[in-house]
Amino acid sequence: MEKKFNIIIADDHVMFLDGLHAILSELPEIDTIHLATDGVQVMRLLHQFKDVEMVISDINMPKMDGLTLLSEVKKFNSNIKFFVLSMLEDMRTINKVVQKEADGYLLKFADKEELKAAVKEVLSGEQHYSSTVKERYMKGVFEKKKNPTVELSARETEILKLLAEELTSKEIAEKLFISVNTVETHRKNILLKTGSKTTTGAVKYAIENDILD
Amino acid sequence: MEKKFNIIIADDHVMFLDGLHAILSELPEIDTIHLATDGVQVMRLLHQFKDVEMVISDINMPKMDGLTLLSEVKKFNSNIKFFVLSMLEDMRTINKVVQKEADGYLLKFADKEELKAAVKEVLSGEQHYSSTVKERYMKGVFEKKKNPTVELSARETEILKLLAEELTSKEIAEKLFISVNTVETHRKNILLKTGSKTTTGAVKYAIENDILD
DNA sequence: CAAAGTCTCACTGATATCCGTGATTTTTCA
DNA sequence: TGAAAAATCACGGATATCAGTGAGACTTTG
Repeated sequence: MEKKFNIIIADDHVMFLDGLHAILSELPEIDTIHLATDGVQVMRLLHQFKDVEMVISDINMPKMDGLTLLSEVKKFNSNIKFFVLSMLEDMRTINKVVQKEADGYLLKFADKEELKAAVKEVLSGEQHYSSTVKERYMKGVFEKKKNPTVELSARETEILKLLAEELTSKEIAEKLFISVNTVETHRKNILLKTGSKTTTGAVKYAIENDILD
Repeated sequence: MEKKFNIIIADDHVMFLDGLHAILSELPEIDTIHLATDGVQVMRLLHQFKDVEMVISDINMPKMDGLTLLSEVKKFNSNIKFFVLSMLEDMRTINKVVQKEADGYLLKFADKEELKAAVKEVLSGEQHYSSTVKERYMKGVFEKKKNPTVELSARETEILKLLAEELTSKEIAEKLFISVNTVETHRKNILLKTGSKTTTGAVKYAIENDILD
């Protein structure tokens, strides 16, 4: 007799969750499926049901998002498999998921057969990343060597956020109790690092890279 | 014997589509369910199967998006029910869906029971909009009277796009063969209409409202 | 047709941004 | 603990932005 697994699935779109439930119920290797609509619920379920071996989760969720949840779950018990199921396929997200060592990452564009196969693989101890994700990641690793990884410092990010709220250098200086000159210096560095000519460009960069709230 | 309906469901996330299929299969009033992953496919199916009475569709789809599809379907045969199922709940989208007279609009946050109830309602000839959508729409109608509907003109939009690309007024003037003064006037009007103090704010507005490409 | 809206242009002045360049002091972390 | 990174500050000058005001030409639409 084959071992049967207990899992948790999480997604804030209840409808998607229901659909996922229906699909995964067809898998004979799965026993109990717990449902959650946010990360906090997942953690609660993990504490309650010690026999859960796998979490399948979305990234965009209220209360505790999927990436934070991934860290929390691995901290709680690193043997628990974590499978990410998301619509996000941007470099930033992919990098984070890989770095945090998720056991799998499938985009929601995949069909149910691919999902079932992937889940089975992960349950058996292997990893499963969708081909799109793998390609992007490799491309990212490759391109990172040319692009000296534009990383803004904490202070720069803070100032960029205020700039996005239409504050002037003077206003920012007053708000942060620093000199206008300092703010201007930070601005210059922000433009340099983001490769923009204007504040507008830097803010666009911030939005596209999810730096703002 | 009750009449049974044939429907088409469309969503580019195949996994979601499969889940939806599973859920709707539980409804006794539904006969055949055709699947599609973009608007073009839906139109093809409609031409092929003349007995389809309802289309349930997402908004974000490749090739032909849900809103265009809604118009196309109603043009093809206005008796066909069109039910929108989307994650989008911003004012802009809601307004468009209502204006194009969809028969229903449910957010993906709804659960399967709500979905089944809504689909039944629409099949019986009624409308079904989720309460969130209804509230937002009413709020929009209400607020529109204060805010004289911020609509940018074609020229303003064109200039805003160039501003987002970090062009200066002078550069824009040269590109469009008009005076710098004119560009400046447009900028002022853009700031006025978008309610921003800076170009940065206007560009943020543009991004949030999907005005840019 | 007339009103409304859009697109065009001009001028002034206050203020903000961007560029270049250089320097000191904390903080971080290997 | 010592080098690297980050945060702080300064000054000058060229240029751009924003605000206010006014106005003529063209297009759309009730």
